[in-house]
Amino acid sequence: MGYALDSIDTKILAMLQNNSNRTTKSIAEALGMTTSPVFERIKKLEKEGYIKKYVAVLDNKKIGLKLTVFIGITLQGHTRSYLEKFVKEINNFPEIIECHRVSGNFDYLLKLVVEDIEAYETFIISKLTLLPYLGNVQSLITLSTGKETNEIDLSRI
Amino acid sequence: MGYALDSIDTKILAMLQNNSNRTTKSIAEALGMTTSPVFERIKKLEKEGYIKKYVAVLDNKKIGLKLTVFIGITLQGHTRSYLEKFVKEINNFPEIIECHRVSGNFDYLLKLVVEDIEAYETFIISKLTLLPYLGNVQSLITLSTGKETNEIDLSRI
DNA sequence: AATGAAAATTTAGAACT
DNA sequence: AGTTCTAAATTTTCATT
Repeated sequence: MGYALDSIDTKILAMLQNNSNRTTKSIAEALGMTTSPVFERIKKLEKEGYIKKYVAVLDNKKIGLKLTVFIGITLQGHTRSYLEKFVKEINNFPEIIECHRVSGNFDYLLKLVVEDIEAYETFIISKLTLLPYLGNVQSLITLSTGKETNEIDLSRI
Repeated sequence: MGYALDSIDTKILAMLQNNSNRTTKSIAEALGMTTSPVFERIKKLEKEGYIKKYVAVLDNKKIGLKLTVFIGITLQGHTRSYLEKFVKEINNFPEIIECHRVSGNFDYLLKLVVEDIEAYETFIISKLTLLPYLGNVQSLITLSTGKETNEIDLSRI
């Protein structure tokens, strides 16, 4: 990998993962360091790809996208070219925010975010079911969400 | 709601969702505005809760967490107090990054991120299966991920 | 609500230990 | 790797329109 994380790097990642607008100065103070080395470490973590990007997390419900649905899918064909095509098609649907190839009772697990149950129905009918080789499709409609984060507990690494 | 988004707000959200380190100045230029009103709009979007937080997105694999697993769970009891207790327990497990109550073939869908298949096995045996009233547990192990984002296509709102 | 300018703060980098 | 110091850039506030 060319670069191993030490405990300072890990602490910096933990802080930025929780609040990326925190200033380098504030992070440095929390670590008992000056800003320059902290700044350089952050740049290194970005350059090496430990930090992929910085994003604003929006409140989907406030924006009008009130429904999250997970969809388990099995395909009838499993040729490599078809799987690739399937993933490509799925990527073009703006409703889909995650697409995982999985082992278990499905081939793929999708996560999508839409306005409401009607928009979900429209997606299924006018987009998803038009894909060829589709086998079983099983939807899990989110009723409520107890936890939903991207933040990894770094104390365990 | 007290505050309706106009097209400028939506564009600002779209930009910050993609890169929250983009400067107010750069956003203002893209919109043909000066920094002040853009700055004030961003503060308003934060205050009103449209923007929940700003985070660094890490590369889980590089950090050593190479496995993502989805777990569908049914419970044997469904009293309100038990459901609440279940969610509370689940929230204490650092491996779990998402916990959704769903309708369909499961009661809950969990998403967890762990080091490897061994850590997953350990989680199941020494944490998950110790919870009472657990019914069916079905794991979907991620083989590869075609798409995984938090970014919502705002052109449709 | 937006403009333009000033003040406060942060970033980014050079020189040095 | 870290510290200190400094210049440049950005953020933030505010008087004005």
